[in-house]
Amino acid sequence: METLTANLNENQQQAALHLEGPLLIFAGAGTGKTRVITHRIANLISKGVHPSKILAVTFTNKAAEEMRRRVDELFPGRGRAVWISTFHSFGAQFLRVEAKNIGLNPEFLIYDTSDQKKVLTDCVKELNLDEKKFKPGRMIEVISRAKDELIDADSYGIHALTSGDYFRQISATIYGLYQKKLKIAGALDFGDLLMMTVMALRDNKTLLEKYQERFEYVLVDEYQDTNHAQYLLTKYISAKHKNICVVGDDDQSIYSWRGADIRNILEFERDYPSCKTVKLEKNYRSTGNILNGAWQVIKNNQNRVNKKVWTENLGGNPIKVWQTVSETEEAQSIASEILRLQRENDLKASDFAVFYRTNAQSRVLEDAFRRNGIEYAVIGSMRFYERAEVKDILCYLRLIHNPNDNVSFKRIINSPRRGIGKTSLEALERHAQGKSISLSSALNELAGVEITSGAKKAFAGFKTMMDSFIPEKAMLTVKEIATTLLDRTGYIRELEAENSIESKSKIENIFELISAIDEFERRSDDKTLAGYLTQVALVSDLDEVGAEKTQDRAILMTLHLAKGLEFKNVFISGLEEGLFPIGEAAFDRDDLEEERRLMYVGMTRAKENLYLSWAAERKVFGKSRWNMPSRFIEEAGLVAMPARGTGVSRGRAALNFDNSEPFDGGRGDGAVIKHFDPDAGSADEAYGGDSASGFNFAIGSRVRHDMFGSGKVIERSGSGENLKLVVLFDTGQWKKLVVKYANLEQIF
DNA sequence: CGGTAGTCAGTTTTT
DNA sequence: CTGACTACCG
Repeated sequence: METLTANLNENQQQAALHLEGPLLIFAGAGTGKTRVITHRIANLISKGVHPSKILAVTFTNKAAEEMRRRVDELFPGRGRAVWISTFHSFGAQFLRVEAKNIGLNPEFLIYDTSDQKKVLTDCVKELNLDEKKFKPGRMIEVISRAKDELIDADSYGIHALTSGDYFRQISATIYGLYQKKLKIAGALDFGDLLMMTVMALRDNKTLLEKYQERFEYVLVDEYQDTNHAQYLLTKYISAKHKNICVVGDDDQSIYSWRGADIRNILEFERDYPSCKTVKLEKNYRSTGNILNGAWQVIKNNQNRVNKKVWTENLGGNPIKVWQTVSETEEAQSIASEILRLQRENDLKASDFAVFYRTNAQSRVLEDAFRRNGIEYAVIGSMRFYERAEVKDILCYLRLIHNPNDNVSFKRIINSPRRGIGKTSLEALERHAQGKSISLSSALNELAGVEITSGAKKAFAGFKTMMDSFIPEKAMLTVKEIATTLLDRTGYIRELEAENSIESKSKIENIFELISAIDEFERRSDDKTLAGYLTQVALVSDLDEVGAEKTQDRAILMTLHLAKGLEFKNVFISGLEEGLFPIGEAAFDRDDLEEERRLMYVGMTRAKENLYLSWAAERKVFGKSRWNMPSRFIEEAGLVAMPARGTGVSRGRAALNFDNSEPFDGGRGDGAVIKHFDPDAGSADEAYGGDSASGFNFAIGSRVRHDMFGSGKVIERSGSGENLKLVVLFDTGQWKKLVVKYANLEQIF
């Protein structure tokens, strides 16, 4: 096997050659993780392990596909036999196959977040609860986190009862009703896919042994992002052979808000005392300057395993920091720089990526890219499958597959219009609810529903149309079903009649969906309708990166989506306190550390050039907000503030800071801006009105200073004697001033 | 029942 | 500022 691993470095070899027993691989950014994993799998196969005995789980389809492709490259034809999938699709396949053994309808559908929201809104309405207090988004959080911890509705109820907490008790009621509704609809949500799988393995010894027997080798990618359910899933399956290999990087753990538990990786060695630990630290991606900047940032985290990524590729271009007046100018500078680099270096648009903290930031960037004629693709904003017309067609397919799917039923019952309005639908719903049956089933009992005869006729017509698919669906391909339903429903005809720009684009999207179905039928093993619907529910927009659609387009995406990717040139935008690190994250150590890891992830995506930019003024909900540069800039050892009197408010072009040149940090002007000190006071003191001190320099108010002139308060910290203000003077200079000494005068 | 005008809340991050 | 949702009128 020497040949297989010959081109791996020493640590990579150690990892790839360790086959038996628990193995923990700390894989730093850009250290050739996938290479190691695929070589290790290839190595197992070459040692005679049958590919089907290997299970590899990842978080994204993209990662799974990449892994399969590369195993196949090393061992042509064998990659297919290795079970490589995402956690969720493993769960889905497991539950589909084992449904009958665990009392589950094998034809279940998977409800995505928007479906969940609809069900939860119904639950809250039905229970007559305060819709402000029990918002669907919030309830999704509560229920999803519970499922991550394997707490089903019943046990959640028991916990809630003993806790005496009102919110939890009501949540328990909602959780219970939500599960009842999912059951009637024959649907599972993302959380169920994992929870039910783990519970089935936990409670059914025969089943557990079957899977333990089947998978002699288990491999988990991105282990730092596993939640409790995922942790148990891989632990259970590997418990017999103990050949569990986990790969991850605690410095890249950025999904705690989704239930990920960084302790899973930090405590792996305690979990498996006999494990071997390998650290991959040699980076093959980025320049020394980029890595150094990233290191300067991440080393500020306390809660991390000691390790340091390094490279032989010393030097390289310095990291550039840009201060801009506004988010518009920030976006324009990024676009201009891309054009400049393209002119000078023969680069493709796809050599560039712009990251941001929140999706809302993409808009200004898109405008700038359009203005400058740069082809771009926004990843993850509005997913293709979430578009109204696409979702409509999918809901028809879902309803054909599973008539009890109430969410789909309600979505399409009047789309295209059939003259069925709110009143009629509500009457049908009341009937269905009273008998605990689905809406489709209620259509069989229309006699008992109090609606107009016109509505009855419309419902009956809908039922006839949907029933016509029952005998056909087994004989038709998914694509045939889809085109047939387009015809029978008149969906396209209605759009054609509308003949607007929007309706035309909707038609295009529907045709794109049809070709996606076509593609599915050509590529997938499971070509059934159920297979298609499962696949659609579990794909993400991220899977498109690198696909044809994004060929030669600059990529715009959130920092979270950037993990695992690499680009020649990376821009991280919106590096402002309050935006990144976001909101209140600065006041909680764990939250701040996660933001810092996000910064680290973003920075380490860059191969050659890294740009950090921030805007002094940014519009939020149409209102201006003045921000300070993110602390991460300073932490990276870069110049946070240019302060040569050239002001942010003068409307000058962006100031470029290429940190290769020594720079005095602006200290000569005395305008050193320190980031807001979280220890100086609570958030309330920092932002709120200041009644106790007797001063009233609210954020946004105007003040005059003897020397600097007039300006605007943009930041507060401390209180009483220690009240400090950051003032943006009309000259463009920034000052942090202690109110006690500064002798400020308030002006109106 | 369906369209439109007006109100209102929302920005973390998503498999 | 936008989009999503609600309340009225045709």
